[in-house]
Amino acid sequence: MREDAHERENIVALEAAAGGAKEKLRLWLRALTFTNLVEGRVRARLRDEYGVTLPRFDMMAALHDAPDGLSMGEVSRRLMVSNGNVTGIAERLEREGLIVRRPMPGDRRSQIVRLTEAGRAAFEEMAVEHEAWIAGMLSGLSEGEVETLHHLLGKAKRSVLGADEGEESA
Amino acid sequence: MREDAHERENIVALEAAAGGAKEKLRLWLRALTFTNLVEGRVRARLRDEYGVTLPRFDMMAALHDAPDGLSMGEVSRRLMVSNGNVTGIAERLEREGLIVRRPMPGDRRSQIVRLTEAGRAAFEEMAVEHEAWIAGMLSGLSEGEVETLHHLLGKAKRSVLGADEGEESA
DNA sequence: CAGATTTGTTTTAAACTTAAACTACTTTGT
DNA sequence: ACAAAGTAGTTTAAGTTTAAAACAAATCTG
Repeated sequence: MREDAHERENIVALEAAAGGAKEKLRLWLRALTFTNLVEGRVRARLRDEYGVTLPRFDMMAALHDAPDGLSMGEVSRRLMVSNGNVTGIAERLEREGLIVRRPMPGDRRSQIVRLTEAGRAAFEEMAVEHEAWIAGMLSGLSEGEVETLHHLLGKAKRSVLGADEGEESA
Repeated sequence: MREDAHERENIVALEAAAGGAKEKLRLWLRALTFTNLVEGRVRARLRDEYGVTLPRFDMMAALHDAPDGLSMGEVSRRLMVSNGNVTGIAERLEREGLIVRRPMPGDRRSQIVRLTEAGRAAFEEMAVEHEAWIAGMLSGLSEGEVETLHHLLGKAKRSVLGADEGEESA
């Protein structure tokens, strides 16, 4: 009977965990479709109008937010991509004169990456356009809908991050 | 004065178009963060537990929905990736015995891609887990929140698709 | 202070991705 | 029938991406 109780608990737990699983899966697939759609359009316009790839734009955006520069690792964390990836993108951006890498004083393992003046100017020009593209694509949403989506996606993000912790002990 | 009227119209149009542009940009960045987060976790688990990459899983999912098989082009459209990309993924899946490609009767340019029995079994096993991962990650959302997000993302997607058309005449 | 561990970055190998060029086939318009 | 245009798929070149391994420098520990 101890066994039975356990089994019943497990079934209940499974069903609770599965609550709306199908709907959550559909939500996920739709979110993926949406971001792929927007990302594809942004990528195409960056290429066509500025001859820039999206990863380079993203890295420049991260650096623009940090006028004093960032370490390679910090760029990697902000863009949520691997370290090695950042190395490659930084090399190409440096080759094009848009960023510079210089040794970090006090830690010879580390490098500080910064936008050059040319990089800053190029980014700021693109950023204005980029914001307009996004606003144009989302023009079918009211300000309230934008706010609701922003809020719920924040909650969803926290749910994903929180789900990891519950995992550890499992 | 004709000039003045035009200029005023343009300013109004610009401001209207820019309505909430910053908020829309923030929304977009948050959506991107969210999907990258989930995608990274799904990718890692598919790799660790099944030794499968996400693109391969996605292609198998598309084929599982179509028991009679799909043309390469139809797979490309459903996954929203390029033709050449599908060629590469299909080659690797075929090498692993998970799919087969056979000539389309009646059109010798075309090929029909189908899951093998092994591919179907492998996918179905993964699909159950996959759904549970997603549901687990989104367990912090109520059913109502899931419904609202699903609805608003649908609207956002239609907004992006619709924005193209308004563009044509510009 | 020497050895072990950790941290920051690069390198490597394999896969994925796209756009563009190309091949082969089919459809269309004369 | 036949040339032109279109469609299906592959190939190619360049770049992006990841995970894993290699490395170097800094930090910790006994």
